[in-house]
Amino acid sequence: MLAPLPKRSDNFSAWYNELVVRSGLAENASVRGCMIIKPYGYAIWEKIQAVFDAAFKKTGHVNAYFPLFIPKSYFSKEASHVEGFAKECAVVTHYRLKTAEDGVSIVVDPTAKLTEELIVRPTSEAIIWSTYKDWIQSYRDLPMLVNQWSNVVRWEMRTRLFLRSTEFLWQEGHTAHATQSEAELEALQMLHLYEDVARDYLALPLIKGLKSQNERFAGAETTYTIEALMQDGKALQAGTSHYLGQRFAKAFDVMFTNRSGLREHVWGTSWGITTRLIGALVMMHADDDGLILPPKIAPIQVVMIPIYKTAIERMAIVEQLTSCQTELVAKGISVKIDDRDTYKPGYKFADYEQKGVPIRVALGPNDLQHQTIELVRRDTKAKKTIPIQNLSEQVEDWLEAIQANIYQRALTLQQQQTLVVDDYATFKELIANQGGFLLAHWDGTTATELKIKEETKATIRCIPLDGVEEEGKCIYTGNPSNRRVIFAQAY
RNA sequence: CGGGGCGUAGCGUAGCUCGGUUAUCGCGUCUGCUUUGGGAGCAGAAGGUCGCAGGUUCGAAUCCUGCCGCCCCGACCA
Repeated sequence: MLAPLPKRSDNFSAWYNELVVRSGLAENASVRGCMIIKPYGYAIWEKIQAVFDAAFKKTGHVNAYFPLFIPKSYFSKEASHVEGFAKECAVVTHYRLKTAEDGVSIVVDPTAKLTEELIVRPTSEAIIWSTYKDWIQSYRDLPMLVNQWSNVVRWEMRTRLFLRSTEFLWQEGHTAHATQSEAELEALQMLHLYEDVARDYLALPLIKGLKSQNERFAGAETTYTIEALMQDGKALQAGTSHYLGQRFAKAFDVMFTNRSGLREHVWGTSWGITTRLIGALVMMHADDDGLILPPKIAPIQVVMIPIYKTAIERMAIVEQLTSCQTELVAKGISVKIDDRDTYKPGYKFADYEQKGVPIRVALGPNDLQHQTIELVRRDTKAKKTIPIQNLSEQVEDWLEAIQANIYQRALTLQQQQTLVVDDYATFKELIANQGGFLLAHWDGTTATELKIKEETKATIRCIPLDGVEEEGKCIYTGNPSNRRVIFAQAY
């Protein structure tokens, strides 16, 4: 008998850590700060990749792959970019090992020192823009709409599975445009695309907004973000889109000849989502019994569990389930039959609940006799026994209902935890005791933002795009402000 | 890098203060039987360089020295 998970209300972070491991998403690697994404977790990532990749293709983007290593000299061309990442870069200094004098251990060969050190990419702007210099000559080469799916390394101090690890997987889009407005529109288009896909497939309600200057990506003119609010009241940045202006074009000398024959620097964007989204799925939807996956990205949408006493019963029941499976698969539904004889049904029920499979189907001797079948919804735990012939109709109906319900549930929670605050005492109290998105006036200065962060650990998550103009006074300084921003403690 | 803690079987641990037969217990694993509609029961078995190196001692998981690794708190961050 396995011990139950820690409860969210007792210890949210212990609940998260244990759930991620026990549901088979990932585990800590023996390499400090790195994670092993296990098959079930990776299957979710593949689904996420598939839906985003399709959306990128639809908007005209194409995939490519750039090197993991970036020569130090490339990296240092854009000053603020360097400053932003310098503290967390892994550096390759040598290219050979040799056997040590003891004849057993392996040491770095000091004679094999690289003449130019290589940075393991924390992001690829440097290598990509140095390439764009060669690819872009004329307005006919624009826009350049390239994406890559890759891994990056950022030497973090404190790590957590999916939320912050030394190495993580992501997608980074890098585009170049002939005009400023086209680049600005591209950054916004991708932000909207992120929100649409996250909402429609991952069932994540998100707030779109602008990052403050302080929270902006190093090297960007403007950083947009999609911010999610987790069940414990802390915010999670779920994706970003940057308008880069001509900063990288100037740093890497990327120019094109326009229709009038004049040479100009191009305008750029970059945008990304990461394996952190899997962490968001967990912290947004899961409950004390385990994961709850949105049907549209669940690797297994329906799990079927046979219940039997004898080998003869087992054969008949599995046969019936296999025919049900065939019927569902024909409708594009992913179905797993777990007919392992080494685990009992009760164990399997608990296990697939923990894994967040949207619908569980059970078939036993009684069902078989009456030609009925039992279904259980993961999100509501609702149980229903229906005639077998109605199975696919019921499953399709429920998959849709579950997708809608968990989005609605997450949205309601976000709305309940989004509060308008006008005085600093209340602000501090709310942040300390319940978290949430706090809509407050801010005087627009980095100094104020930093003071608030220091005193409350809350940061400006974003300046919401759909916010309204509204005269008010900064919650900290009392200075005039014309719109509310979102404060929260963040992951 | 500053402050605190911990290294004993795949995982979690007792023992260490006060040295003494074969290193404790639980989970997991394996075998057999009974079970199977909500995380099975019983019986048996396998599994250990007690983080590493040195020292003290008749004798070290336990005491001493050095080293290594990891975890927690702080600065950084998708």
